[in-house]
Amino acid sequence: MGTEHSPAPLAERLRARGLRLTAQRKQVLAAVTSLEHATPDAIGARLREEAGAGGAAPDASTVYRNLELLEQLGLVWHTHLGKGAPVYHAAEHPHLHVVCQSCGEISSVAPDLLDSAAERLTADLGFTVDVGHVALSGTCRACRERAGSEHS
Amino acid sequence: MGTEHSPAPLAERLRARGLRLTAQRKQVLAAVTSLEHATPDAIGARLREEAGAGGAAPDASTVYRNLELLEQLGLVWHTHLGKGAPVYHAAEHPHLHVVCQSCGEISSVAPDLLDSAAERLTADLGFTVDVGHVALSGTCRACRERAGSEHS
DNA sequence: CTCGTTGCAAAGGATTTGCACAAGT
DNA sequence: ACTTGTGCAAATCCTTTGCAACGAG
Repeated sequence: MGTEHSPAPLAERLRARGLRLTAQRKQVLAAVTSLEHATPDAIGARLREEAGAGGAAPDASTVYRNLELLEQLGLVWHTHLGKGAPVYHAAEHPHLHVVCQSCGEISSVAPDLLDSAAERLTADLGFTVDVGHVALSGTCRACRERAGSEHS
Repeated sequence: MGTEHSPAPLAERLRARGLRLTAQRKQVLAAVTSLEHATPDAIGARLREEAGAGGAAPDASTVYRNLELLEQLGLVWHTHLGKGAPVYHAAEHPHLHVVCQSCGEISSVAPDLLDSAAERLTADLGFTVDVGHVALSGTCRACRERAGSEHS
């Protein structure tokens, strides 16, 4: 891995707004980046692990506040995969999510999957689809086969 | 179109499972059908209105339980449009939802919008998309123009 | 120093669950 | 009668908010 993508856009964007670069903000962004599809809760848990025994992990409220901030800064995105838990992912390269209703398995798919649909919506309704936020529900192959073989 | 779709599939499907046809179940189904994109809360509110003064409306927990049941029976579907509020609609004819992040406006779109995407997912991943549950987020024309004309 | 940030604790809203009583078949 | 369904209240879960102390610039 040679040339890296994002040296420190976080610091820049924060300064541009007169906001401050804190350890917690770096930690939250790092956690979102490493965990692929993380809920705020999962992010908190991860930070707790990293902090280890004596270390102090950011409070849940701080995680929420910073996720919202990072999203405003355009560094992370969130999607609602289903009930109860939005998942966050780094905004680096857009991709959309496919979720299996049965097993909860999440797959990432290239955003061009919806290109034609997006164009049609723009043409018909003037509606711009936000690909990063899209989640498609359905049934994955494994669950489909499982359901087929089960009876009663 | 002469032949009708649903005379009383509710009663049939319930009996087929040895379940009971209650006033509350009819009420909830009726509310979901008449309100287009209703949250459980909105459904409860509607039932309360219909009940009027002395009338007793179903309890919130009953609404939740019956929405889940009706969904299992295949009579209603729900979608997560964003945070905190799944919306239910009658399962009669499938359609997908498009939601504006700015104004919250919900539009219904013909399901064939995603036909090509669905085919591709099936071919690539063996994943079956559930069109009734799909919600696309984005920005509607009105909000897009409004955002464009505003500055600072 | 000054003002944005964090941690803590309490408030809030949305769902779910246990149980005794009421109701459908 | 027998068994499922409902209402009520308590329990959860997820997220937000108020406030005093803390720390970045």
